[in-house]
Amino acid sequence: MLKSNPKATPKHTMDQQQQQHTTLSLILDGCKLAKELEESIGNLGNQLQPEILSKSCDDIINIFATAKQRLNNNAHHHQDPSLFTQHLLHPPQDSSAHHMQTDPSLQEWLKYGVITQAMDMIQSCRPSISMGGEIQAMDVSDSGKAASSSSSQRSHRSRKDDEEKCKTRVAAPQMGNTDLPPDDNYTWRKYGQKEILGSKYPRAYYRCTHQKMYNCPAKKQVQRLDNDFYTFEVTYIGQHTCTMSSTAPSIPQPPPVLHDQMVMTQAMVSQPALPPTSSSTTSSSIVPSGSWLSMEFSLGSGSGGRGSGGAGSSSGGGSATGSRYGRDVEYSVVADMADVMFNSGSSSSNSMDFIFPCAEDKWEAHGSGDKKHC
DNA sequence: ATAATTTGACCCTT
DNA sequence: AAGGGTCAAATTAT
Repeated sequence: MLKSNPKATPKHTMDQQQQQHTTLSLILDGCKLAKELEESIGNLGNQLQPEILSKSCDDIINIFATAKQRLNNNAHHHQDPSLFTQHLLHPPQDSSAHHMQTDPSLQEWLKYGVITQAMDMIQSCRPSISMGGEIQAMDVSDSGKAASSSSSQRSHRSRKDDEEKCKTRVAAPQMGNTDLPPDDNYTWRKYGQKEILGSKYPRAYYRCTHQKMYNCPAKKQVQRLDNDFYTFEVTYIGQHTCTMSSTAPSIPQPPPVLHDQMVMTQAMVSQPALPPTSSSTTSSSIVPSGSWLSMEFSLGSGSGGRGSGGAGSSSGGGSATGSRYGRDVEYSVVADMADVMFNSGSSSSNSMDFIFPCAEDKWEAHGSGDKKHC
C-alpha cells in the first residue's frame, strides 16, 4: 500500500488523520442536522412542534458536544499550518471532508469565534460568493487621522510615520464577558480609552506588552461598531518587532496589512441580540439572519453549490503565505489575510503558532485573554 | 509586591 | 478650538 499522501506533513500520523476525519464527520453531521432543522422551520413555520424542535436541538447539541470533546482531546496535537490555511482557502467541496485535517485548529477558532472571521474574510475578498450581503471595504490606508499620533511630545514620533494600519472586525464574545477585547495572538497592554465623537462606544488603546523590553511599536485600537455591539473593529498599527526574540527572523515581518488595503469583516456571530437597527449592522454584518447554515458550508450532502472551492489545495504544501496557490489572485489575497489574522506580523513560517501552539508556547489566560509571548 | 487597568490631563494634528 | 492619542498617577488585580 502506498502512503496516501507522500507530501503529508510528518506531524500527522494516519491515526490522527482518521480521528480527525471522524470528528469532522460528526461536525458535518451536526451541520446537516442543523440545516435540516433550518429547512424544516422554513417550511413549516411555527407549525413545528416544540417537542420536535427540542429533540432536534438535542441531537445537534449532542453531536457537536461529542465533536468538541474529541477536538479537545486533540487540541494539543500539532498541525501543519499550511493545511489549515489550505482548508480555509479551499474548503471541502467533495462529499467527504477527508482533506480537512485541521480539527484542532478549528476547535480553537470555534472557541473564539474566529472561524467566522475567516469565512467572512474570504467572502470579503470574493464578492462573487457573497452571501447576499454587501461587502464592506474598509479603507485601511486612511492614514489621514486616527493613526497613532503617539505622543509626539514625549517621544518624537510623527503621525506621518507611514505607520501601517490594518483594520479588522472581530466578533465580541456572545456570552460571558462580552467586554473582552478580541483575542489575537499577542499580549497587549491597555494604555488608554477615549470616547470618540460620533461613536457610541469608547475606543480602547493597546500597545504591545513588550513595548519597552523590545521596543516593539505594535499598537492596536479596539472599538465596538456603532451599529453592532457584538462586533469589534480592531485597528492594528505598526508591526511587532518583539517576535524577533523567538521564532521570527531578525527582520521585522510584514505588517498585518495586505497591500494597501485589507478587509476583514466579521459578522456571522454578530446577529443574536442585535436590535433591528434598520438593516441591522448595515454593511458590516453580511449574514442574512437565520440562514448561516445555508451559506458557505458545502456539507457532505452534496448540493454544495459554491463554485469557488475546487482548487484542490493542489500540492499546496508550503506555508500559507509562501505559495500563492497559484490559482487565483483572490486566493493569494485570502492567504495573506489568513496570514494576517494568524500572525499580525510574526514570522511567516511560524505564523500559525497561536493556532498550533508549540509545547513551549505558554498561553497566559489573564483577564484580557490575548496573550502570546513575543 | 508586581503587573495591569482606569482615567484625567496633556499635547499634537487638523 | 476640537478631536484624538498618549502619558502617568491612582487604583485594582494577580
